[in-house]
Amino acid sequence: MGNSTTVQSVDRAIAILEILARDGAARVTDLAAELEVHKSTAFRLLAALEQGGLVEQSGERGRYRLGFGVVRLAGAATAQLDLSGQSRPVCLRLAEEIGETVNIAVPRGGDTVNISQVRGPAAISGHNWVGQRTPSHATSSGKVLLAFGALKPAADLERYTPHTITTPEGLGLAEIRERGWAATVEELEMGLNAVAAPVRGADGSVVAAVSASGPSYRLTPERLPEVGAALVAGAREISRRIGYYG
Amino acid sequence: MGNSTTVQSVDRAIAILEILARDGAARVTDLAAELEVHKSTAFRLLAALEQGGLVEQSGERGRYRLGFGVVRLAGAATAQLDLSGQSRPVCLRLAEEIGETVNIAVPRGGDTVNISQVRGPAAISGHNWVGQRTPSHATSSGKVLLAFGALKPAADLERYTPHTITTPEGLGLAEIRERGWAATVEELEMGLNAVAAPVRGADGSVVAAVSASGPSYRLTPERLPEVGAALVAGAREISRRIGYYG
DNA sequence: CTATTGTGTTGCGCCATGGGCAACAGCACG
DNA sequence: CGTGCTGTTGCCCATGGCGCAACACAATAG
Repeated sequence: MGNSTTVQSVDRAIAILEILARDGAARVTDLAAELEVHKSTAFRLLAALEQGGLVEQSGERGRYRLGFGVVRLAGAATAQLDLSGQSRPVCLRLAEEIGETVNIAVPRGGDTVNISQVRGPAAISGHNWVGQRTPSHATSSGKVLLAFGALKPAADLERYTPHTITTPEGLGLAEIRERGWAATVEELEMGLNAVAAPVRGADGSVVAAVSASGPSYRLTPERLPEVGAALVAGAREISRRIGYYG
Repeated sequence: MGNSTTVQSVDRAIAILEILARDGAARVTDLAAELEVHKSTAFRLLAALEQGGLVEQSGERGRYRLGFGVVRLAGAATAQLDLSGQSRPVCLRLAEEIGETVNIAVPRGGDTVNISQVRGPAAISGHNWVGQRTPSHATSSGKVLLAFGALKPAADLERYTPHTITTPEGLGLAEIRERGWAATVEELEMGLNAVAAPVRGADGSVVAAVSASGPSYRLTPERLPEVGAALVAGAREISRRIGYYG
């Protein structure tokens, strides 16, 4: 390992992807020559990339091109940027209006993952949730995603606090659907409350949740309906921005 | 190295990309835990991916997401599939009609790269050009791309045969533009002749060439105009298929 | 404000895996 | 058919990937 913090074989694999993007297709020996490595090294790097779906053989033996895996990755990258970007102005306004931290969360496997956050103006603020997976049954965003069919409940609902709801029936998913928003009251962490509302994609399905979270002494149970209503309005606007016109 | 022909560190790098595609963003320690590697290993893999543009830091320290590089790679992958796929039926017909091998070539750097090929029906046929870079001044496709502004001539035009044209003036680019097709007569290889016509993209610029090549005893200078006309018609149809309506 | 804790980053040295060699398989061409 | 080129595989060694440990940075609690 030289001065720079990198991994040579990964660098080489990326160089292969770039060559294929430039040239459309290439053979093992072409790539070996351009990378100045032995052909068996080039072959093995290609095999790894092929197994990962990032390259594929283009019909003829030994001729490789970029694979569908890169298209899939790009799809994920752009979808994320789209939702994150389009929701940003709405979240900024909601954080100001509600006075608490506002997050966007999406379903990922059985969990709920926060993809963006705007901190509220208060000095005492929740910690950073971006990129973190949270248990769906114990978060307001997760409950929304469960109630509106974007997620299925796990078989085993783990307890985090004495208030955590650990039975599917106790989650009240039908009531959430009827009401249009969900809340958690010290179910994930003691002293933490949250409210969330559903964001819909172009086809009308719920694809994300917008939530507000804060300390329970500020985000009291009495405030939940008013915050819920603000989030429902915000969620409607975000839905419109990403293509839902229902 | 175990039974399978792969590279562990590249596999891990790809796994990181998949996790980021799934989750939107992740921290070093999250990735290290999921991959079951040390955090310094995860950090180095991320550093390599970041240097290659495939991941980027999502604003907050230590939080990574997929980078624009994957979008760029996907763009290259889909553009190639599009042109290659859309031109396929036309090339099949041309190969039958002309009786020679038909190629599609695109500009790449200063060279001309063949991206697809349909062999002619003859027993004696040219070799496989797909994925190979060819010198633009010595190939019919390259001359077309030069004449119609998709490529700039290299400073030094290398000689391959006694017939190779080694001066820019000798290429006759103005005549090619006027005529609508280009030809080479034993300029790349002794015994090899070729004809090419320009393919236009949606914006009207020449983005590729469609060519027919064969042995000089079959693809004689007398045949060149007739073959040129067939290729011009074929190129027009391919252009339409990929969005050019001029 | 300080102390603590958790996470990101860097340097070092060990050893496992990446890489080159060589052989073999596959393919195209004369 | 033989030849030459390219793709693929097995082996072994040395180098580059990895984990450890220390340090830097940031957030949080008291």
